[in-house]
Amino acid sequence: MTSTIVEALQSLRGMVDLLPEQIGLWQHVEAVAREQFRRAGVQEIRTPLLEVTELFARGIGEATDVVGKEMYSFLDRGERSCTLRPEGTASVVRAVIQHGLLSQGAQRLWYGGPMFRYERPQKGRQRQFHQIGVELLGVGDPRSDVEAIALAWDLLEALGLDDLTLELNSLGTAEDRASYRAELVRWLEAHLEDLDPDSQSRVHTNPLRVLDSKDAATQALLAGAPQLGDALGGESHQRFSRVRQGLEALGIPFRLNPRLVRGLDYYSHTAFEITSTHLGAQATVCGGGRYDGLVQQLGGPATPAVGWALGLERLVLLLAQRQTAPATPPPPDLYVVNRGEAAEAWALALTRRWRLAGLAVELDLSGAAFGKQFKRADRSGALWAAVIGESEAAEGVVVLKELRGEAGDDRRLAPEAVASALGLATP
RNA sequence: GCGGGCGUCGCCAAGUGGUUAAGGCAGCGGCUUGUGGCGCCGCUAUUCGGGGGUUCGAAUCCCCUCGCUCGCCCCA
Repeated sequence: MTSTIVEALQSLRGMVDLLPEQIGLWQHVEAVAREQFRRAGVQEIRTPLLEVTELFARGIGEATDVVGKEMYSFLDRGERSCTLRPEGTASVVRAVIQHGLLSQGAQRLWYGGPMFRYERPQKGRQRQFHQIGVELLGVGDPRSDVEAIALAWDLLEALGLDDLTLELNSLGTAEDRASYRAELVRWLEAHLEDLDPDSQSRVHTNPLRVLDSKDAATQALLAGAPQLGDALGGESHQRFSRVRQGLEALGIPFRLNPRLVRGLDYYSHTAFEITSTHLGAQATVCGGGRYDGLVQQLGGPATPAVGWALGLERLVLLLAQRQTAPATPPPPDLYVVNRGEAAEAWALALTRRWRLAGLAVELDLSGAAFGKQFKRADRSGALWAAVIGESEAAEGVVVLKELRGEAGDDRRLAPEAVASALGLATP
């Protein structure tokens, strides 16, 4: 035993441990998602956590906050600029291009895992966080927008979340957006003095965001501003209405939000967010949309695509609030109480044998008095205890004891008979 | 990056300048070296996130720092 004279180390800020008691909920979410994707013919892809910085700069956009000030970037030993992925789409698209997957037709992919963004942590926002995302590449039909949204909606519903809101908007084509942006900037510049300071600073950095201002006076003023919807070309308009019709046909409720703007540059046409009112400031559980230009922008063939990503921390937060999932790990089938030199050695061997036979077995390694071991056996939640003491070891038998209910009759059994005895007793 | 709140044992928590830092839960040990779920007894913070300062004296006051948290921003 050494006394603790050194200071204990802590995890980095915004980096969170997931402890055994919470992991059940995560595994539940993952299992439900996997099943949904299996049914939908969406296949898993795993890409590296680390990518060349340029991938994100080019894919997400130099000017975005994510790229501009939130990335974990560093030079590796070969002086290459590397970045811990802040999102999944760019990596998936890179992998798809790199391996020529699109030459084999449309790709239906999902991914999951940690993402990294250097932000100030708060509720529902960490520096390492986890996403599950879907990317449908190679299909431009508005039905694919609808299918992608349905996939997200149904997954959340399968998890028991029914009071979420789907917000929908169309950003049009890149050209639609560029001309609207120019028009909006002109208008904002003309009204610059009347805007709140926050919005003023955004006029040139992120003008579309001004539309989302929380300042009441700015909002009132904005009533007279040009609308993104009016700037959409005829084709974009038609596309958007087909997406809306598709959602209506599926009975998926949505709310049009003309101010919904995605923060990553690659989005076009359909943009959506699924939000909750129970998450505080970070209300978005799932966000996504169409990104028809990205594949080409990253050096691949012109390819239409839609996708979304879902924030697992926020999702788990919601599930925990509703106590939807129990999440406690299952108890062992059998708890092995053992004491005495020969008995302890034999108990270890038997434990291994029973595990190979398919039982979940917990072996008491304390060497403590039988009374203590029985207390632990009870607390383990096991239905049965196998008792192995000196006399059992000598005779080559174990005592099988029922832990639940009244003191049942203990049975002395050969070790080989234990698995089937439990099998019979456990329906 | 900017604001507000908070930080006493693994968890919950009393204590707000006076010297042994309550209590509960959990854990460990004993009553009981071989039979449990109960009970009883005992142990578990030389120390109050960390560092510095003020003071005869600090968990309690001041400064710095780290972390958590809520909001802004941003996003999932």
